[in-house]
Amino acid sequence: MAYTVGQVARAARVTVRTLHHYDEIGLLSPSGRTPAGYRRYDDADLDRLQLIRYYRELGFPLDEIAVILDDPDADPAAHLRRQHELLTGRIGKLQEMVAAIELAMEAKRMNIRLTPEERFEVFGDFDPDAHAEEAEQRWGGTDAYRESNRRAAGYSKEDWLRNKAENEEWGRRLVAVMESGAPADSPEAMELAEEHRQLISRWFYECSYEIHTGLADMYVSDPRFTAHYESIRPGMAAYLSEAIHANAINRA
Amino acid sequence: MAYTVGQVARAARVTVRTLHHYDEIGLLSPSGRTPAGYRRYDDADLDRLQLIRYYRELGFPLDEIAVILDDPDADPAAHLRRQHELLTGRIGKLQEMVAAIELAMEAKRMNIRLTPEERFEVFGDFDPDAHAEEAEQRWGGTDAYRESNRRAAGYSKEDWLRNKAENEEWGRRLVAVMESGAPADSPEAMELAEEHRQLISRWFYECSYEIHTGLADMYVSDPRFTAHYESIRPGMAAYLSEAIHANAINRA
DNA sequence: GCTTGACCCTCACGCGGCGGTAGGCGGGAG
DNA sequence: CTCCCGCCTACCGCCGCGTGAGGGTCAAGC
Repeated sequence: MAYTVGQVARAARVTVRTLHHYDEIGLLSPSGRTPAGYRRYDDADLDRLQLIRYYRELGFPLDEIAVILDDPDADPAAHLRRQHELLTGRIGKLQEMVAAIELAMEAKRMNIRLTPEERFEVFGDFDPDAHAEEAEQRWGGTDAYRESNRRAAGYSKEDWLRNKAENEEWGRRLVAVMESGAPADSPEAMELAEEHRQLISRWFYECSYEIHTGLADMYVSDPRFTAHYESIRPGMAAYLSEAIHANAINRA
Repeated sequence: MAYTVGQVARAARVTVRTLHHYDEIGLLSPSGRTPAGYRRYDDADLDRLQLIRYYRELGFPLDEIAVILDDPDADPAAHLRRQHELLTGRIGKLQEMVAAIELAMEAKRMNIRLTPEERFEVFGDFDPDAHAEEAEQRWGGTDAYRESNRRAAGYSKEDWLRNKAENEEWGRRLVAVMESGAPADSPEAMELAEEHRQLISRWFYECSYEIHTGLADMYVSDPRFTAHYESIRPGMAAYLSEAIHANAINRA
């Protein structure tokens, strides 16, 4: 099977110019030409183009792709395996970024201040000892900061106060349920978990059950959030986390 | 809190040059300068940089980011929500690409030929009627193609014949189990599902239980693969699929 | 056979997003 | 006072194409 540039371009969702460019730099030269000088691509060329496209999508520069593809020790199956690994790796990174965004949203919601390093942690590993130095400043729940946060979230002062009041009311009720001795998967506890979810949804961002359970895990795994709930009442972080999980399972 | 370019650059994992560039084009100008002309970034600048970094990671050009960030109707919480959506969208796309790679690997393994369009389907929606025209050619299981496929996979002729023999032997055994009347979640069927998985792992690529169940779904949902198994024995696609699922649950 | 329109060719310039470096000033530790 | 690191501005360069300009080709329809 032979194809023209245009056909290949349409199939592979690239422009003709891109194919010309790949030909110019020798990355993908068509296997032949017609008498008139038209490029003729065959199935093997398409194989190669498919691999090129995937490596490009994964961010490889063209010259590196050329090296990778022309490595005689790598059969095509190896490339597919490799791309599979790279893709799953990228998915993992994006999921970390999602988690980081959710953390940032929750931090805003709870008035927890993050250090500069913490905010960019997701973009790469970094020097661990740069962390501790301004640790005491991290909890800077000063009024000024709360105030700037309020404005940043786009709320009026009254809105913000109402939100705060609703939150505290909810907190008191959760403490009451805890002290009544009801287990975390009791209907009462689950109901308050559900209210917690709706509070977030109403004031900040649409909080699906999936996101909600993600937050629940964060409350017990991340000391910044654990401390927030523990300061309301000891054991609250774990209790709430369990209640949220129970609620999510129950409603799904 | 005020920071120098270097501090900001290290925290955000960008180069100083990048910050200079953002300043030059007015995307992120530090809130002040020292008497000596040193750039001084504050927390609000970091907020903005964090958003910039995320939008960049998502592929937005700098001028668009400027527009998005300077939109007065969007509070920071809205940006976080938006980025959350964009990220989950990207994860979805990458997962489709992973599925496409797995499909390509299975197609190779089974000597199923894909049309040019099918190979690039994952890169975007496209004209659906371009599909049917060379449908009959798709199943071109000619010896020449099998041969090229064998070489492409990097196997010697003997290896390839052994692989083929093992496959056929496995197929006969699965037919026997089916005809014995054993259900798809019987130990015998699950054992053959497990062998199927190990066959793939030994000859082609490390096939986890997760990938394996993905393949199982493909066998019943994708007509190209369904036809392959149905041609061995009617009902085999669904039977194998169920056995694979049962096996995965059982071993997990 | 001739026209028409879609498609192909080869230059060649331009642009976005920085990387890199040159040449020089500032600042704090010893 | 000096040393060295970090900051400044200015400018050139690279990659991966986009976007013409200017011109040949091919298949269909008249």
